[in-house]
Amino acid sequence: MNNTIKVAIVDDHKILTEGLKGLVDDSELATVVGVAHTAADCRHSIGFWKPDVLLLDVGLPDMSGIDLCKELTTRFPLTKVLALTTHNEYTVVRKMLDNGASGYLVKNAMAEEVLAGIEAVAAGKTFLCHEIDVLMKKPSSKNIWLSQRERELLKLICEGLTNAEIAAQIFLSPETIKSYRKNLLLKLGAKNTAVLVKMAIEQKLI
Amino acid sequence: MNNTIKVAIVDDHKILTEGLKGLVDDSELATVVGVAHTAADCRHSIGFWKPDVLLLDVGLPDMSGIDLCKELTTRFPLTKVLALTTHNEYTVVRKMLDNGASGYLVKNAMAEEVLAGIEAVAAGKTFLCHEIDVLMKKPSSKNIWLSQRERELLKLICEGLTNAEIAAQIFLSPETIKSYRKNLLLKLGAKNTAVLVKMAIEQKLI
DNA sequence: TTGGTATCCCCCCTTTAGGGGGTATTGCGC
DNA sequence: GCGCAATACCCCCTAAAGGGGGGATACCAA
Repeated sequence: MNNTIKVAIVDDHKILTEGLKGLVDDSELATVVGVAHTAADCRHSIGFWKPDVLLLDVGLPDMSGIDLCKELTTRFPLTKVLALTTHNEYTVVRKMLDNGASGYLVKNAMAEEVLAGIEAVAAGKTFLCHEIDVLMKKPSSKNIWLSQRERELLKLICEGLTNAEIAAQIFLSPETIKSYRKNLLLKLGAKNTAVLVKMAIEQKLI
Repeated sequence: MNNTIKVAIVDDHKILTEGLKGLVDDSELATVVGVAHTAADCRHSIGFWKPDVLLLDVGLPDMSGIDLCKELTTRFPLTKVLALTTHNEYTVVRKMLDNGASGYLVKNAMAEEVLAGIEAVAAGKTFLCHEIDVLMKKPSSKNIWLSQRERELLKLICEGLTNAEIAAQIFLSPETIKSYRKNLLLKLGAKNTAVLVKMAIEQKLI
């Protein structure tokens, strides 16, 4: 039957891929045509698998799932990517969708949601599991969207560089760095650098 | 047969529990007598399950797996806890073992390691999967061990409180807070507060 | 054209943090 | 008894961050 959806799974959590594989194969809906535990494995094999749907973990060991997603959806536009993740950070979801993912599941989603997601993205729709859907509609998290430069500075601040050091590194005036820093505190509503770093890491803004 | 080991699983990742359950049940070694997705569920049911081995996720939604581990190993000393986690942070492993866990697995462990772990802890041994074993033997991470007070201060620093504010809150002299802060920077080898906060979060020192 | 946003730069000033010293008590283990 | 770690406290000084202003360019969209 050509009727079943071909699914490939990319996730470094081997137990989870076992579970997923069983879940998918036991359904009437789809069959698993391949499993990879690293981005490199996925790159090598996806051409042979030619899956309709790729279940892709965001937190791969060898490269960012976000970047891999972009690459794969460009190279294989017929394959729909359904992203999988443990955490539910607004910016991560946003980036995955911007990079061509068709859907998003958190790993503690129910089995039915996984199958529903596979079916939906295979049909060309976008699919967000309930938890992510709620997250994306929450206005509070939406406003945190930093420009390229701001993210760059935030990263350097998190690494503990002082204004002078940052200025030297990216060839800008220390006064400019000060301005950016003040702006970041304002934008994120952070009281000081400590909170700024905390927010940057916890909300994965860098 | 009384020969098979009774296993219970506590993890909020439903797909993973499915995978684990399949894995365990398919083996000759053990059978799954119960699955819970929250600490509350586990508390209610574990008395009925009476498992020999409890596969316990550290990152539960409703309470810390670390605290739950302590509680369960006290209440049910015959049940051996085999901890499961996504990340491999030295301090988390340390705390789990201190709180009575008999073994520790990372979630991307291979299936064989899971079964080996179950068998080992059921036999009263301690078991660390390869990755964790390596981690615990690495001398670099060992030295980071903070006192109660230091952790308390670190937490407040991460929340963005100034020395004066911290002093007011825990009724100490601002000068004392300064000393502790300097000491934390020294101990963790952090250049400034930004790095301190980053390390505290990434290494789950708080 | 006007408004918005991203980029970059400068002044003032105060508060906080960081680097360097130091002291003292308590309680634990050897 | 001695060493040692944890706790709590103090002074001096400099470096860095934070709070308040201000301004400039450029580009894009309404």
